[in-house]
Amino acid sequence: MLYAGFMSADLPLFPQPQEPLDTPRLLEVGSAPDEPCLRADAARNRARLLEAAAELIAEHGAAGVTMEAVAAAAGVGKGTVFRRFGDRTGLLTALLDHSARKLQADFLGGPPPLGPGAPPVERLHAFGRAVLYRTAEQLDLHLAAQPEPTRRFSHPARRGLHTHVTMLLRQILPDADCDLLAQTLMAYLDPALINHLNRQCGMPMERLENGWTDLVARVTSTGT
Amino acid sequence: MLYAGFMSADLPLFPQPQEPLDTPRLLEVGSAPDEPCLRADAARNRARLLEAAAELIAEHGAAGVTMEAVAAAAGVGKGTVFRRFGDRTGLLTALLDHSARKLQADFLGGPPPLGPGAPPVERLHAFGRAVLYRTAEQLDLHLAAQPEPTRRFSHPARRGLHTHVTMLLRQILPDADCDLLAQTLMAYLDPALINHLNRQCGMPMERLENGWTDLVARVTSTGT
DNA sequence: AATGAAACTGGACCACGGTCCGGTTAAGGT
DNA sequence: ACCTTAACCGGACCGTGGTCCAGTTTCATT
Repeated sequence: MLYAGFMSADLPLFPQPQEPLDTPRLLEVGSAPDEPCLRADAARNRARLLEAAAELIAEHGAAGVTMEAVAAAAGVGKGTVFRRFGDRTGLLTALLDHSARKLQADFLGGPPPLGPGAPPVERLHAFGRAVLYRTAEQLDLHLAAQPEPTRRFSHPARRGLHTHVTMLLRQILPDADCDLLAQTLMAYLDPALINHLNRQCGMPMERLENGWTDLVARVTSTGT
Repeated sequence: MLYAGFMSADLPLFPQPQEPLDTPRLLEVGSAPDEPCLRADAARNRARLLEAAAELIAEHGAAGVTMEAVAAAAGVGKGTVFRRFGDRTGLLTALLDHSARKLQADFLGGPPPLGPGAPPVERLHAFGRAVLYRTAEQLDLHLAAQPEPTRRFSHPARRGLHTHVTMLLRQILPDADCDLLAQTLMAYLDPALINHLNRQCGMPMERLENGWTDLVARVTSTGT
């Protein structure tokens, strides 16, 4: 089972005076498996919920699982689920949080070529490959976790990736609008696009990988 | 008011033996304002619905309009709305159909540089500008009309644009994987991205336009 | 004009995401 | 051990998108 176990990435921010759980601070390196001092019962329920969700998803697919079912399977009330995870995408995102953090740790402090040490272009290539395959592995979940259009780009995890790509680009193309170029590169790694190309159109992953390589080459080629 | 008046782009495809309305054949040039011989009452209701929807959207914003409200405002039952337009995004898409067809006509048969006659790179530049501004004009509607991730790229209108970009690219880069490159270019024009950059991040449209120009230049630069 | 069948209609109905709030419980101070 | 309080809990409740189907309307045929 592929579930997160514990760790953060919930986002309540409700009409209450609270601030009990961390908003996903994806960008900070301190990889402490935080768990922002949730009350004991709350933490226990959180774990139960994630476990139940993972189980149900493995059984019925990410799309065919209702929040109520998760609550029931975890033996808690529906309200508890929403209090903890905010909404459906919050729960799904929490399930992905583990691998998200791992990826982030890898390209932030891991060994080259993904981590620091390799030349920026190499890191960019490695980054795309990594995201591509990681996403493909958990495609259903990624698709189901995709929030509505208005929030898609505000999502902290996505912002984290985007920031990283931007910084790499800046080292390669100091004079370009790296923010926009990074958006373009990130767009190529959109789960929905991967799904369309790989599953709906039947393109093999190797072709997508080559596509990324080619794209990076074109984008980073200085116009000389 | 910005409504479509009549014309096609509905998609029922239900458990019935029917095939009464056209699936949006966006790619055919014959710009006949078809209306695929709907029954008289059906056609009337369709027009009423579109009009009512446009009105309500102008009043409450695209996001704050329920299907039931549209039905009520048009003086028909809820079932009728869904039979005609399939689902919420179907209705919203139908509202955009008019300008979608106009755009398509422009780049398919209009005057250069958008239409045929100009060199492919020029057409590509013009295409991006056109889509960019057209999308920005009706951003709310475009956002609300965006279907769930699984269908985003299967959507006929999007496929039409993608095909066109692919063909232009092929004229410029006969040896590249133009299909994938076209996806990348199209991704830059995603309404959700435009919304994020322009509205949420406050980038002026000129910057996005320059971004497009730059992107096209980089992507189409032969590596010599 | 009458008729039959296909197409359409409307609103009751359902499922699911999300909210609310009275009651409960854990945690820290005394 | 007890008290206070803020956080948490559960499940009743609501609105909305989408489905269903018995009844009605249109239109082609005769």
